[in-house]
Amino acid sequence: MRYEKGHKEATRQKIVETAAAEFRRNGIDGIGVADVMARAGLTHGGFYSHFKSKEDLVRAALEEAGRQSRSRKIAEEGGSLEDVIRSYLRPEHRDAPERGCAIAALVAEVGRHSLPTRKELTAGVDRIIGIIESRLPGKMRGRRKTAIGIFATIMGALQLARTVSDKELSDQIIEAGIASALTLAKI
Amino acid sequence: MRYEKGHKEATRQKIVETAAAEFRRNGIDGIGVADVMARAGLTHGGFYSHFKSKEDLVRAALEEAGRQSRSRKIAEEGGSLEDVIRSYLRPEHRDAPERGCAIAALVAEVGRHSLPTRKELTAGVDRIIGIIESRLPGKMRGRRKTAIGIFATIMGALQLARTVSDKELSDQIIEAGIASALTLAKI
DNA sequence: TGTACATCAGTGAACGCGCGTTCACTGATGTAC
DNA sequence: TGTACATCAGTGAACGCGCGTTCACTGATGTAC
Repeated sequence: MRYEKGHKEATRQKIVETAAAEFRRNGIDGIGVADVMARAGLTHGGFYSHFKSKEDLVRAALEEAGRQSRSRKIAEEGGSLEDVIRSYLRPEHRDAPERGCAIAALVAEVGRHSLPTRKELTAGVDRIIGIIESRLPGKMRGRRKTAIGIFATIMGALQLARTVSDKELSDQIIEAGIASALTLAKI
Repeated sequence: MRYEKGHKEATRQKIVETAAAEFRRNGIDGIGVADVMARAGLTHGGFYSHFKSKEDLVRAALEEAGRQSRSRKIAEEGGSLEDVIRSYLRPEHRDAPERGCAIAALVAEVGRHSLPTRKELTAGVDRIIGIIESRLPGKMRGRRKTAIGIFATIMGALQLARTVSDKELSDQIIEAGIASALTLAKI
């Protein structure tokens, strides 16, 4: 079957979006190329006409997750820093990693990947630090440093809240993360 | 060869210590049972006379990492909260995950493991929160909440500092993590 | 307008490899007689 | 005291399986004549 113009590009996009979700849900090592393709409604054989390797897909998926970033969306819509913090530490974000922050889901694992992959994640870190910094009071001293601290706090809290086996503790971590981030932001 | 009393227990301990280091360095999925055994100076065949499964070893390794915990050591020696924070965010801790905090290295991955494994990690989280809380000023309001926020901050910062591709940014993250944790502790 | 062929996104079998796990075996030493 | 046997921590071959990757093929459609 010969396909209409743009079909291949659309298929590639479907694969990237599927991978972005599956990697965040299962970890990069936790989902195979064949499974990603199947979940995108394809067979695995065609994979290498779209990507050089699984690692190539990982980079594209990280880029895609950055594009989807809810923090970015809130920032574009002129949301405040408190909006960003509270949205990041919503219970729904904790419970749906596949649609959430790729940095929180994959930092540790990406740390063991190649430099280009780590660069892709670093771009996301830079971006969110920038978003936070730009929403901190203009006269505050050490705004960038504070922005980094706030991101470390909410990202660390999200990860802990996800893994801890006790629901009550998990909720406490989310609340503590919000309170600490707001304290750092002097809100 | 028939071995002296306690030999098997000593071998088991060697395997657990090796695994605790290798899991933190490579991730749980990143190192196999055979490799752990080889690094402990053994062959893989004997593994299952010590452990029921790889997952069983993971739990023992998390327990061992908790026992090794430097934060715990500092606390036992009567160190202050500032000592704990500065020790946690030393550059040497960033650069040697195999001897460092198992929570920072493995939270996300353990989040996808069985409940007993997540419970083992949760015990470590509880312990370090307790250590931080007990070192916060007695009259402070919301000490536990603050303790949780401080741990989320330093753990998040450590992870980011490890993965980011830019050395300068990595150092900034470490400094920002220390500054933010100290701010939350009101030091 | 009708036919033969080129195109190319997607298919599915096959590859070598490493994984977690099992199992029959080894061989040095303690013990029974 | 000397010999035959039991013990058991550790060995290494083998298992089935899923992985990332390769490749010959399919078949619907656009194009050349």
